[in-house]
Amino acid sequence: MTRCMARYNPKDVEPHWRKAWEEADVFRTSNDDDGRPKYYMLEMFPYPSGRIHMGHVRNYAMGDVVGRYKRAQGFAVLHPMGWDAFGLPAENAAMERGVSPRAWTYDNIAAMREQLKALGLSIDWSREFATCDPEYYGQQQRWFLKLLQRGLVYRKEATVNWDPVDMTVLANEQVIDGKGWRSGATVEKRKLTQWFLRITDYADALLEGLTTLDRWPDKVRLMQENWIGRSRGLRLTFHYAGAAPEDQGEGLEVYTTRPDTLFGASFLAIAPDHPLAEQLAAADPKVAAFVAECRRGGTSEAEIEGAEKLGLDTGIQVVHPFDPDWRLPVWIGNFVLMDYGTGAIFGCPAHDQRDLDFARKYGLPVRPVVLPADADPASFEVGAEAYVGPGRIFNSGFLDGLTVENAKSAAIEKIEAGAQGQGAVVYRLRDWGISRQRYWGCPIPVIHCKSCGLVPAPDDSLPVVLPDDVTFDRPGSPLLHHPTWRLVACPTCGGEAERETDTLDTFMDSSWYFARFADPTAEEPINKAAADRWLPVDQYIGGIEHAILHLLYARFITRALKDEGMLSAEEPFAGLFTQGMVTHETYRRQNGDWVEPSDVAFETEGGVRIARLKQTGEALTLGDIEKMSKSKKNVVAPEDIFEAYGVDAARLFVMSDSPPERDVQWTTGGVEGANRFVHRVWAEFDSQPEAGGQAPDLSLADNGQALELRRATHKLIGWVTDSIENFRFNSGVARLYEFLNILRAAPAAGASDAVLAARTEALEVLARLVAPFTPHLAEACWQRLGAEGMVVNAPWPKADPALATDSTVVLPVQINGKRRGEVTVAKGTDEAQVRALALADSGVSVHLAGLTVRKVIVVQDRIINIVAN
RNA sequence: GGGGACGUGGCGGAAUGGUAGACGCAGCGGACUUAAAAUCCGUUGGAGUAAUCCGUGUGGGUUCGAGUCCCACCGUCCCUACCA
Repeated sequence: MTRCMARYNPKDVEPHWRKAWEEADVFRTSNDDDGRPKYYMLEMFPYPSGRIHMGHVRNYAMGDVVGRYKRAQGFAVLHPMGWDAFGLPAENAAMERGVSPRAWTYDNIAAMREQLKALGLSIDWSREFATCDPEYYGQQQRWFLKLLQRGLVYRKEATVNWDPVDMTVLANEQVIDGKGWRSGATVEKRKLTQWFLRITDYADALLEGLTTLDRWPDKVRLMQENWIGRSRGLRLTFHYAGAAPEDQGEGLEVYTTRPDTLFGASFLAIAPDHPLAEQLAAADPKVAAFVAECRRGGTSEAEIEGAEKLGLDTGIQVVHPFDPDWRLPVWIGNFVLMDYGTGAIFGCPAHDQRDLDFARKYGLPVRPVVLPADADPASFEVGAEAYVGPGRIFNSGFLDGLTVENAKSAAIEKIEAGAQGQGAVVYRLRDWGISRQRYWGCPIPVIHCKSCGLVPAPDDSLPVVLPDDVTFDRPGSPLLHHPTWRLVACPTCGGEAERETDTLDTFMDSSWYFARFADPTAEEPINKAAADRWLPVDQYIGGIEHAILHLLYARFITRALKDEGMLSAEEPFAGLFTQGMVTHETYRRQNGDWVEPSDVAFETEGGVRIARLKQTGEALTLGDIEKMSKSKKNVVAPEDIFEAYGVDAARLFVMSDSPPERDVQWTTGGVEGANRFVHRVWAEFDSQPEAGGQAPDLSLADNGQALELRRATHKLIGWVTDSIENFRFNSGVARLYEFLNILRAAPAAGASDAVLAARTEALEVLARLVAPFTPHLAEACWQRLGAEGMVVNAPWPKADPALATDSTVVLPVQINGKRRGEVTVAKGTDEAQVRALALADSGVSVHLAGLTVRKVIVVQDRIINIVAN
């Protein structure tokens, strides 16, 4: 009997199944080994800004597809969720609206938790935590002190990037184009005592580790490699000619990767903040003025103003290492960086563009020493462009005639023999500055005592908890302003002492959360047995914007904690996928104001789409397709979409329209298409006569339409499986759509028993294949079939190879590469037969009239190409 | 300046070196409706009545065969940047 068709209503169905999953507690994951292989599925945890956006929907939908699929494949899946909850926005809210950062953050978490739960994600919510929970950051303080003990943490006075608006120090990575990554304010240089982590100790390990990450995008590995920036070269000292400046040693140490060009040297340059420059500045107002000018430009303006090179001749001269009579001037150059290499360089203008620009500006000699293969040594000159290519060394004494590579080795050997320097490896990577002069972060658990110095907070005093009674009425850290918080007795001598008021960079919080998820209530930071069961994360998903910062820091901390014996994994993330953004078309009024999508009405005139303002009918300009942002007013709120179409349609659309690594453009038409699919799928299940859980008699369905449907069903299994395995969700969804069309062409109404049997099988497979994408719909369909239990617990379907492969193939027949006909043959038909059939084909013979067949290429089960003229 | 990715219908995009344009959107025609929406059916790269021809940024090359591989160029986007 057929039930009456009822339109699928996600508003009833979706909450019902979410409740059913929750009541059955299906997503709770045990740490006990139950014999199933483990799979750790993790998406980058969200910052609790207050509400989820479409980017979250896409990110978590992807993870959920993989998680549910792996579950069905028989894996024990760990799929947790938490909150990256420290950070500036909470303090900004406190300043702007007078709310407490804590209350603001936890309110946001509560709101976003509800929204994420509405997505129907297969999350084990019992493991949830926020990084601002004292239970979490107290454990972070615990391992921080272990790293301090190991010497991985240190303090130093450093020139730091100071954000004058946010009143905080920024890491190099947080300075973008000389601006603070959050405030956008021009960053200044300041000297402060800061806390650092010795990430550079791990530079080589982090570099080598990249080669083991074969399930990471090449792009991300390359970005990290460049960021670490290992280079091999030579450190050498140029001795001062005449009296050495006081306290500056025998000479100036420089670093170079081009020791082969030493004979092309025409000057040395030191950074404006080089000790020698500072000493000279103290004695000479002219130098002081120049140094001040360089500093004013800072790291920021240099680029904007086209990197104008500035220099000042100090009057000091040094001796060339290969020629005691050769003197080189020492300049101060604004383009020399104190924190790379030694803060001093030798300039070889002929073979370095930057040195050439400098030499041309200040009239310094340009002396070529590398000769391109086809150049004449007598006439070769360097004009406006430095020659940086390969060649033979000339004008260079003992290096003459050598290749660039051989000359490098020879020069290093000679310098080392003369004890003037040695070969060296230098990294671009700097140590990680981790202290922030902020309130809403993890307090650094250290006490400053006048007599004992730095004293770690005793273990039984952890966590060092942030005080709640703070004020934000002045710039700077509220912890510093707090009347009592920082006043403590020294744990060692009992005298008066003060707490450290700096807090940790929030990237510290996100550098180990994946390990804490293994056992979020453990008494120690990481339950080693649990972490060893789950780590590494098998599949990590997040935005490409974290390619360097977060992913490098997490790799570093994982190694540091491993060396501390706290876990066994060397790398935290075995597989990484970086998904694209969600974009939307933009709309502008004639006066340039942006208009929200919900205020736009569309019509078509002569096939051209026209946008109008709903209220007034004013014609709007269609703008670019851009990342959803409030400023462009092109944001679509997930909750509005859930309300209009249901969660499944929204999930399905973000998975369907573009490859997951690329941006997806949100369109109303697109989500409506996904919505149509949802309803059509339900209609197919709803129109199928109830089988009462009886297995279909598939022996009936061995020919005709029924067999075709069965073949399509079994092929579909393979396609959808591959699409999920290979992160090609859009193709998988397209196959599901295609299959629905086939199913609709064999409707239940008036169907034979054979077709009905094939349909029952098809529906039973379909419910399981759509389950990762549209889990609520899948449960409703599963129940409608009368199948046992919930589809969330059903195993992934297996394809019958006999049905998934065709017994016959249609072979196109080409003549000179153009398709002229086709022949249908049994799979595996041999070449001679295929050839005969092809040549006999009427469509083919017409085109062969008047031509001589020169060659017939037969690719078995694929194609025939006849070469004729 | 350095590094990377990409370029296919009106749009998003499919295509192990083997029938280019799957699937979806938009469009067009029709059914249902008093009407609209929704739904359903059909159609849809371009030119041509048709046979057929032309088509994957441009120009070469390899191959029986190229969207796919190689070389050069044009264009777009992203990352990074005075790194010695």
